[in-house]
Amino acid sequence: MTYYSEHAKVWVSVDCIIFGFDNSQLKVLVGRRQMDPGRGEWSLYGGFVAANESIEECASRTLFELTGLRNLYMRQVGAFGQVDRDPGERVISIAYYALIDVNDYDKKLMKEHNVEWADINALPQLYSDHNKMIFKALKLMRQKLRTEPVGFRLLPALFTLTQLQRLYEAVNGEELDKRNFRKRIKEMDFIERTELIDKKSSKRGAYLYRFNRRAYNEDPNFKL
Amino acid sequence: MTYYSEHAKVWVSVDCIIFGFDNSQLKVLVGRRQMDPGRGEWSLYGGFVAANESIEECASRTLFELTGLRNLYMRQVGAFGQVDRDPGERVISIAYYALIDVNDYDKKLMKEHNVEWADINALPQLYSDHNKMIFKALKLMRQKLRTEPVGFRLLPALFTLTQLQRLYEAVNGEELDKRNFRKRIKEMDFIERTELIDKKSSKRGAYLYRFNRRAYNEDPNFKL
DNA sequence: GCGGTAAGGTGTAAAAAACACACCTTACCG
DNA sequence: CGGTAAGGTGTGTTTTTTACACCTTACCGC
Repeated sequence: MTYYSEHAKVWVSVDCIIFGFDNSQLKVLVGRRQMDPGRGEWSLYGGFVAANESIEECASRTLFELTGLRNLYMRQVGAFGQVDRDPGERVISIAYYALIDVNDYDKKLMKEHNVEWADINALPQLYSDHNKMIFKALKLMRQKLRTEPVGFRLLPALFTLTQLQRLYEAVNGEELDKRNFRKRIKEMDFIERTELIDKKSSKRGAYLYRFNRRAYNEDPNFKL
Repeated sequence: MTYYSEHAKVWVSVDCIIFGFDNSQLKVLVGRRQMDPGRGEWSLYGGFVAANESIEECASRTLFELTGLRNLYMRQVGAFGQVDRDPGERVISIAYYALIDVNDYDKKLMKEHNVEWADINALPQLYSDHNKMIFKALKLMRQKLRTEPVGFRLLPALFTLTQLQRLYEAVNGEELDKRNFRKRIKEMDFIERTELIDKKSSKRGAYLYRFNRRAYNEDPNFKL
């Protein structure tokens, strides 16, 4: 054996902050913990890193288990490593956030895993340091949404400009001017207007837009 | 035993990206690895997380071991967890970056630990995924220096405006206009001119400036 | 069938921020 | 005492950001 063996090993887990957008509000998926310690407390969904998987793989796997979805947009938030953060044993946890379209998420699966959408502005107190994780994830996600076109991952493939504006308002916690917002959208050719009209949210109907990834890659300048 | 025991434990280490600024260039502290596997390869300085210490404590301790300095400015870069990232065993590593004033760092200690300053633009190939860690650290550090007054941690307590400008140029990899730069400095009252003159870098001599943390806290608007 | 209503859609002017740019000063050195 | 190398200073232009109001459309209920 080499010098490794002089050192302690610890459990490493992954916790997922899953953001969704519904009813003009930014949401996070939380559930009641089904095991001890902390059974019954509100908690993020997570899992342990196995010996033969990378932490990214563990995060993807955990997200798939929970949502049935693959290839979600996912980014690391960071490692949380206070000695006593987990009331049971010493566990270091790596947090990841993911963006999903709430419509992609099967309500049956939600029930099965006993999770629900919590408004980001009215979070309950969560198990361990999970509130801290969410705050850090939110900070990073905000920054990402300002500089990269990933907010679309929170919306259906076809969306109205009002939906997009409400999304950015919810994420940044401030109202935006409609005309200025739309002016900026017009400058980004990769946000394409389709000929389709959405009639759900208004009597008049609103054009549906679509994010064109190929066009974005050719001229990737996004700023909102 | 609880449900923890069904899962694998792994080694967790910390790797430190220590930034310094010297001779108008941004540097990183690297050394030759003194143990197997990878003995002799260029590497970041790191250490294993002990059972009774948090990952932050581990990072502080490791930084202190190497530099003899405490209370360095330090931020987490993230967790690196590919299964085969370490050629010996499965080790998950948390990277931290730190900012130090190169003058604070005792040359004797540097020799003892067999480390040296490498120019950020001419890094050798490093052990494992250490190059990736440095790139990510640099990205985060750049962002931090733009929005928070932490660049001073790379300079002596008293510095000239030219030094400060060279620092920002090195970090962002582009030249700045002297007059525009100084205009912005003047708007930040917490960057105070002292009556002291530095004569080392020019015949004429330049005023020495100082960062006033208290003044900053009263009116914290920094932008460079 | 028509007035009310609720969301969709559109342009311009003022203010602020960012950028480009050139010359004089100082003190050491040879 | 002229050369040199770094220090120091303001103004005008361009770009970006912000503020702001009215008409349209189609459904609904009377």
